[in-house]
Amino acid sequence: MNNTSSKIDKIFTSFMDNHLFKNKFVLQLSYTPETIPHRDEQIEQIASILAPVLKGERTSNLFIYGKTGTGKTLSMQFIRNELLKRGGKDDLVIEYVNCKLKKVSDTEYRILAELIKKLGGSVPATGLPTDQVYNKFIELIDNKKKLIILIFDEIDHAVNKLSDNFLYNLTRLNGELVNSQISIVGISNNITFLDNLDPRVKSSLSEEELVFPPYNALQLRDILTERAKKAFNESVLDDGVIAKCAAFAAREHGDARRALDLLRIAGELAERNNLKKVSLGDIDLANEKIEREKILDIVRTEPKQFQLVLLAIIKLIDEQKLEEIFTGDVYNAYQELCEQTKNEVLTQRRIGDVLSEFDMMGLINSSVISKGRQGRMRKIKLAIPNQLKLKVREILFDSLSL
DNA sequence: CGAGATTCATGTGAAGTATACCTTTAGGCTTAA
DNA sequence: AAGCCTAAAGGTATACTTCACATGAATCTCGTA
Repeated sequence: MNNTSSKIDKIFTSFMDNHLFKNKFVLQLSYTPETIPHRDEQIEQIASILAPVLKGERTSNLFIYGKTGTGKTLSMQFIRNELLKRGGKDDLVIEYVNCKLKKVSDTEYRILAELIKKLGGSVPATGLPTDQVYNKFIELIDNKKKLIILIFDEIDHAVNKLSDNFLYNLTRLNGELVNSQISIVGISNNITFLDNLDPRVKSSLSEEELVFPPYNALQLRDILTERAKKAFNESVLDDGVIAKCAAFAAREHGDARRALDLLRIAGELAERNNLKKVSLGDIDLANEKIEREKILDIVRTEPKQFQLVLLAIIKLIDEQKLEEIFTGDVYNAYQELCEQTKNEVLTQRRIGDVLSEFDMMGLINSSVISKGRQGRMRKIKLAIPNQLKLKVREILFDSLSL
């Protein structure tokens, strides 16, 4: 008893003694730094586009693109704070909605409801016809002179789900407002998003457009250096640690979020192992860990049929000790597996699609080859590293209750 | 021997179907005036 | 009467099926040298 508690004591004290992190929060997503390196140009542009609100004029609608982790959201939040600071009074309203958060705001109704709530009104969670919600919304914002900027983050998600009617209504709203005026800022990481939009919406939504390019390794390094200064204690990072994080993330389309995750997880790993410093090796470990979690997560959340197909592939490759297998083999193995587990068997057509989705997700590598008289098929290789295969199998067995 | 036709096993696209999940609507019930 | 709830009705996205046609190189066919 005493022994255990002293052990635990040891763990805790050594944990407390180990001061790798000064403030881990700085590396978290929700942290908003005071400065945003290498986004000066974009921020200036946004600022000059939105500046008219300070003089009480309506601004152009703005549309922002850029891949994940290029600082779109961050810059926009930054500008929002600055504008609110200067604009002061309640005649300037800037609301931010993330359209991707499921269950909160991914339908027209919910987005409106959320906006109304933020503006101080209230609507029942369900039941009202949409046009009434519109009316309520209009009433709420139009009761006195206001300038309103609505920021829709991850707007592409919403539009896929609820037709572009919503945007059309919003862009047209200005005509119905007597006192107030609305500007819309859309943020999307899908560059092709605008193309399959109603042309009317397209033109009015993208009065101004702005692209956030991916960070390159050097810029990522600056960002990391800055954050690391606040997040870690002095000289706990080995030389080159930051550069390596940056390089890894730059390879993944310059995703700053990824870079920060890498650094944080490397730090956590080092801390857990009671190391005094974060070394280059820890970055590799962190990278593996992220990669691993990603794969396991995909596997875990995949629907049953997908899991069956994946298991069929893994079994085939293991049992036959082959590197590559072909569509037909997979389908047969899959069929057997279905019978064994009493699941219904999908058509070959569908399995073909499942396989190409696996390819997209990076679970397998496949290419279509023709073997002449032996027909045409996908040549399939498993892209899951060997050490992970067991774990993946475990998850599959578990979730298919085998 | 070689050009062109054939063939295989599946890729790929379009269109249709079943299903689950939403939103809308209408009717009925409750509540407060 | 107004407000609220609920069940049915109507809509829509998703997951799948069916049908139809496309592919591309090994193989076959057959005319020709």
